[in-house]
Formats: sequence, structure tokens, C-alpha cells
Amino acid sequence: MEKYNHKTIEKKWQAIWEAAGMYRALEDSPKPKQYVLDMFPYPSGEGLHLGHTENYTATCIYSRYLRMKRFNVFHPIGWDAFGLPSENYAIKTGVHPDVSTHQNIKNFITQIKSLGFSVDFTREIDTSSPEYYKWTQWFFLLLYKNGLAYKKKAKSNWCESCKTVLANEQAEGGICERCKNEVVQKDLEQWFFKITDFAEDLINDLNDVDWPSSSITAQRNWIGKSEGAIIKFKIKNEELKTTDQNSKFIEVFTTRPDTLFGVTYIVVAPELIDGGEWGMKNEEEVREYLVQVKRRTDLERTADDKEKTGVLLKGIKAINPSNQEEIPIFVADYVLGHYGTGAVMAVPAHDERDFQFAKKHNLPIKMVVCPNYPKTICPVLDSAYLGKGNLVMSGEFNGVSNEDAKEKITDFVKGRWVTKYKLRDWLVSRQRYWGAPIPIIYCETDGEVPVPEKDLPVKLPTDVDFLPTGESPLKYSKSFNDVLCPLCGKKARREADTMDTFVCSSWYYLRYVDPRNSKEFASKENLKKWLPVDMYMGGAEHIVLHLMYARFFAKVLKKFNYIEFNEPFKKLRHQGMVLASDGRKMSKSLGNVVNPNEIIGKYGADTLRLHIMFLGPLEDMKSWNDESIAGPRRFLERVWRLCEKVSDNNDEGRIEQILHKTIKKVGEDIEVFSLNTAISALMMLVNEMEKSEMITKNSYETILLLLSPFVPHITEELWHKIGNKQSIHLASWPVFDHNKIITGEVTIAVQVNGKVRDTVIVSLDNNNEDMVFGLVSTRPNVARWTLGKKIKKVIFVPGKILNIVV
RNA sequence: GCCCGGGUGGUGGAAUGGUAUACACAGGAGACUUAAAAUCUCCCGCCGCAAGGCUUGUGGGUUCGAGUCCCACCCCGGGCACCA
Repeated sequence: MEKYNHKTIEKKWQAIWEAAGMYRALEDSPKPKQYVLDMFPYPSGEGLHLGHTENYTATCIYSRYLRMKRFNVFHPIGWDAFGLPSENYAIKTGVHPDVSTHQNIKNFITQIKSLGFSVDFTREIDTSSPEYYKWTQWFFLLLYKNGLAYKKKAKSNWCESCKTVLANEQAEGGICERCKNEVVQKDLEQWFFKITDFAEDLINDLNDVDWPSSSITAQRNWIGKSEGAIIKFKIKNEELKTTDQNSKFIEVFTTRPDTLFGVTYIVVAPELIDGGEWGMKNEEEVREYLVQVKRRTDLERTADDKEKTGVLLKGIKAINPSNQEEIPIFVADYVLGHYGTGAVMAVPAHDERDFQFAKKHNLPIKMVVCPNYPKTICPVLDSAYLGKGNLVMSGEFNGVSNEDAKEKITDFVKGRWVTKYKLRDWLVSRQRYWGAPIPIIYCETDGEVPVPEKDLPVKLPTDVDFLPTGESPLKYSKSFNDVLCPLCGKKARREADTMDTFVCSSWYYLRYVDPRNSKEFASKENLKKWLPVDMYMGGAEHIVLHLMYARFFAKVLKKFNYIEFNEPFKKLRHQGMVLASDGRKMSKSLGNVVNPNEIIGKYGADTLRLHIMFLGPLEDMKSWNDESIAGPRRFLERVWRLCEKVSDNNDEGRIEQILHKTIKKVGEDIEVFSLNTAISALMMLVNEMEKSEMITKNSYETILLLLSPFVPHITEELWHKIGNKQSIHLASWPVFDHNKIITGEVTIAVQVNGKVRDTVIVSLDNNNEDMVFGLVSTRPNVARWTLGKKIKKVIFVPGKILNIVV
């Protein structure tokens, strides 16, 4: 028999499968559907990396398994083609993004094919093609017409190096998600999507998905729902000596209305001062502080989070509605303008931040929740007390548990109970070229006018200088701005910003079901046939970006009756990151990047697929290892040689039990993505088969079938070698016989006081306490521990253990 | 600080409360070979000549029996972080 040559085998079968259209999802099939989706790649110049390889191998195994279980599997692939790197590459080299992107896509396709991934290329999509972004623009208009897309001037995250604004999710901690440079705040007119309208659904519907619990928690925290009270504090101007009952007041949001009697001052956010008439005496000092605050970047604000700066508003006081105490008002940037009401009541005794501020500014600290009740002597605090207790110093509420007091005190001061979210609206404008244009026209007479649907797509022009200047490159494209107002017909100009690429990827999974439709983003019929996605696999880094946005889009579409489901991704799993062998992230600058192409050349796609799955649990972070890939390769060579032992004339009795056990184990493991243990079970089976002189054709076929989702090429080759004419990938998954797993005898461990001293093999008839005890009690290994001692107890677990307690 | 994960041989990792260290990698010994590679066989947690003892981050607990459950602590990784 010739040697196992992965190069010729893999090429040969890839060509045959492609010609046969093997992995196409069938439009009309009586079989139940399974939509298995990968997070589609950004076609970068670097090509497919090991993270992609891990992700797509896992879903490929899963898809192949489901096909063998006779599901109609829908497993598409496409390209998240818009984005900054192509544009930056263009700036550097002069190669147009459209050209480089399509070269990169070609390379990705070659690589995907060379790994034997069973994807349906007939449904390929490219978010940068006009046929696709026409519908991205259509979604924009859908949101716009329903008041869910709006423009406003706002403090925005501006990345100086990317020359564009970013969404909050992309500027966490004041660092640009893409280039890791500092983000500054700029006041700009920007387009927003009103994702906050759906905050409640986005939280509640997390109850209905099968996602990793850590991902669910991460989304919940990001949306950040909290319930509290809005309470009014009147403002008194000391100079005017008015306590004008109806004039000025501040509203604060608090989750701790129970501590209202402990309020010793009020703090308002800098943003609030800017707008209002406050009547303080030290106007100049306050203005100076506001200027200072504006200069500080987010990075600085978080870096010195111990130092809480702020300025007293002189000449005015707030009145605590619970006890009519007059308390000072401060402006401080530890209070955020965009959250709650932009003002807080400060209770230094029961809030850590207020405590720090009070210490710094020598403000009174008044404890009103006491843990020692009914003793009302409260401890001296060296930090805020956040625990439970009963109220003290709180007038008629003394003694009430602080939990009960929340509602009572809110009612007492006529506050109202509200729900707030940390989630903010999604900023979608980008001042860059390589994205979908925003379909809005500005007219001198009619103002902001949406592009009529019939005029979509608004095509991305080519006569553009995309050197970033801080202004949108499209602003200076002649052809792009040669446009008339759809309402009055006068000369107008187009919105020059493009959309965040996350808009494109928020609905791509819908397009796969009807990728060439020019009348709708997808037909209702096809949407109904394939959706929702049954299994979604991708990196955990997208949990508050893509996965939040895509859920938001689905909620919008559901609301306007385009789709029938609430949640787009029923089941979600993440693959862990693959680190370099030194345990660090793979990066070009560190020179530790492993290129899948090289591994494929040296060991073959099958070996790479097997190795990357065998490295450890799918969701764990793992380090690449060049050395241990020898194991999977040797294993495949053993499977190859096993072919020579196939013979017709012997029964498979000896390996029958392990064969059926393995069928069961491998199937169960694939279903829960425990692929490393599935592989080890397959290795054990092969080890057993090697010990036999001969193996039956049936057993050999079975192991090939079990292996075929993992290593599609070598199994196809061997399958044909032993005489099959049809592809192994059209065969059914083997069925195990439960009776063959249970054999006539079991091994029982014999313990004395919980320590194993012996084992015994008994027949099923003898698998009971009396028989086993009788068999082993006189054995030397047992007797030496029990002799002369009183047996207190015997525990017997059938088929497992006999424990003698002395 | 808060919220999730996780700590098992030289290494990657297995173990529905029931024989810890499966399956691999690396290492060692041998067979085949003129030789090497490949392949095959055996060994491989620690202490001990052995009998045996010890061992799943540390210390307690529950249990006939704990890597697995409970409590406290230590360490590592990830996410969030002035959201009142």
C-alpha cells in the first residue's frame, strides 16, 4: 500500500466536492433545517489565521455531523468587507480598497477550500458590494422613518489616528478599539441609532437564549439596568432670600432613597451647568473649572479616579425634601452628565465616591443606616457603609429596615420610581471612505431629506481622495455630490459620512438566506424557512459590539413585522483564543505568528484540523504547539495503515463493545463541542483495532464514518479504497446498539475504608452486594485490612464499588 | 473595587460524588536495521529495596467515599469600572 500523501489526496477531493456542490443547503428538502453560522471574517491582507481555523473547523465538524444525522444544514460564508484597514492600506500604497479587498477575498476563499471547510459558497455575500449595501442603506431609512435614527450634536469619541468618531463600545476606557490610541472628546453632529429604546427587550430576551452565562452577564452589565427614584430638591438663592416654592429645583436620580436623610450635599455634572441659569456668586471660578474639565480626556479622568475634583456653587443651597435642611451644591466631574438626571444627592456615609469627595472637601458625613439596630450608636466610618441596616436620624422612619424605607421615603417626598440604563445610543457615522454611504440629502430649502428607496443604493464613488484630513473624504467627490433634492429638485448635497461597519454586520446573517434578491433584503418565505440561527460560533470579544447591535436590529425588524423571531441567535458558543507557543498573542511585530498555510503544506489540512481541536477545550484559551502536532499526524497514519487489516472473514466480537461505546461517545461529544475528548475516544478505538490481526470491513467503515467530520479528506480516500463508490460525506452517522455496550461482566473496585485495595470482575448476575462481598472478603488484599476487625458497614454501588467500613 | 472563569504529572489535558493522572506530547529502555529515520514493544506523579505511604493551589467541613459539594484564604486569566 502506498504511503499517506496528504497533498495529492486533499487536492483531489477538494476539486471533486466542489464540482459536485456537496455542501449546498437544499432549498426544498423534507429534512429539518439547521442554520450553523460563523462570525464572518474581515478579509484582511494577512489571510486566515489560526483563530479562524479553530472557529471554522469546529463548525465544520458540527455541520458535517448534522448532515450525517440527516439534517438540511445551512452553513454559509461571506465577507465583512468594509473597514479601516483596507483604507489605511490604500493610503499607504495607493491601491484602491476595492482592489485590495477583492484580492484578499480571493486568498481567503483559497484558504477556506484548502482546509476542507464544508461551507456553501453559492450564498457568498460581500458587504462592500452595492447589491449588499443597498440594503444596509435601506435599514438606515427604516430606522430613520421610524424615528430610530437621528442626528444630534454631541460630545463624541474622536480617534486622532483613525480620524473618525467611534461608538462607545469601540472607545472603552478612552482607548480606540482598533488602533489602541487615545480617544478625545469632540463636539460633532453625528448620526445615532436609538438602541436605548430597546434596552428592556435586550435585557429580558436574554432569558430565552442558550448562550454562555458569562456572555449573558456581560451584555446585562453593559446594558446596566438599575431602578431608583427621581427626587426633587428645591434651590434657594441666599442673596434673594427667596424660597420661591415654584421656581428652581434640581432633580436627582438615586438607587438609595432610603438614605435621603443622610444627604449632606448635592453634586451636578459639568454638562448641566453649561446650559442652566444657576445664579451662583462665583460664576468665574465655576467657568474656569468647566474649562479645566473639558481639557481632561477620558483617560486622565479614569487614571486619577482617587482624586475627586469639584467646585462649590456659592450663594445657592438645595433643600433636602425629607428634613428641610439646607445643603451646599457642587459641580464635579465624577458625576456623569449623560446618566440619570446628571445630578446626584450625595450620601457620604453610604456611597464610596461621595465619601471620598466629602473627606476631601471636609463635608459632614451623616450615617443613617445602622447595622447595630436597636443600638443606635453607629461605628465611626473609615469608608462608606454599603450594607443593610435600620434607619437612624431619619425622623419618622427611624427603625425601618433600609430595604422597606426605599419605597416609603420615595412616597414621603413625592419622588417617582424609574428605570435607568447605562446603555447609550449607537453612534454610527464615520468620517471615512470605505463604508456604506448614509442615504441622506441636505437641501437648502427642505433640509434633511432621506434618499427615496427607489434611488438606492447610494453608490460609493471612486473619484475620491481618501487621505484622512479629519473631514469625510466623500465631501469632496464631485460625482457623489452631483445630486438634486428629491423634494424640490434644486441642487443639494449628500451626507458625506459613511456608516460604522458594525451596521453592515448587524444583519448579514439574514442576507444569506436570499443573497441575490434585488426587491427585498430577503423574502419572507426564505426568512421563515431558515431562521433563526441555530448555532452561532465566534470570538467572545464581540459580545458587547456585534452581538448587541445584531440583536437590536432583530428587535427593530420584529417590531415592524419583517421577521417572526425575537432572538436571532438561539445558541452561541465562543472559541478560545489561540496564543503563540510562548503564551503571548500572535503578532507580526513579535514574529511569532503561525501561518495555517505552512502547517497545511507540511502536515496537511486534516492533521491541522485534528490538532487544533485536540489542543484542549474549544472555549479555553490555548497555546499553539509545534511539537505535539506529531501526535495527530501519527494517528492519521495509523488509520491509513489499518486499511491493510480489513478482511471479510472474521467477526468483530472483540472490539464490538468499544466500537459501539465510541459511536455513542463521539456523537454526544460533537453535540456539545467537546471535540478534544471525542478525538481521544477515537484514538482509543484505533489503538484497540491495531491490536487485532484482522478487522472487519464494517468496523473499519465505522471508524472512518466517525472520523469523517474531523478529517474529511483522508476518510474519503480510504472509504473509496475499500470499495465504496459514493462519497463518505453523503453517508449516515452510525447507530450504536445499547445492548452491545453492556457486556456480560463488570469490574468492581473493592475499598476498605474508602481506599481501593482490590478489583473484581463479576458477571451481571452476580452484580449484587452479597455475591461480591462473598467473592472478595477472603482475598488477601482485602483480608489483611479487615482481619480481626469488626465490619461496621458495607456500601455497594452496582457495577462500580464495594466499600467495606471497619 | 465589582462580576465571571480557572488552579490536576516535565507539557497540553481526562474524570454523571465512586479505581485521579484517560488520550497525546516530551523523556527512558529494548526490538528491527550495516546505520539512521520510520515503525513496533515496554516503562514513565512523588517517597520507598520492598511492604506500603503520600498526591488534584492552602486550611477547615459534609460524606462510607471529595479534583468534583460547602466555608475561609492564596494565586492566575478574562470582562466591567466614578452609571449614584
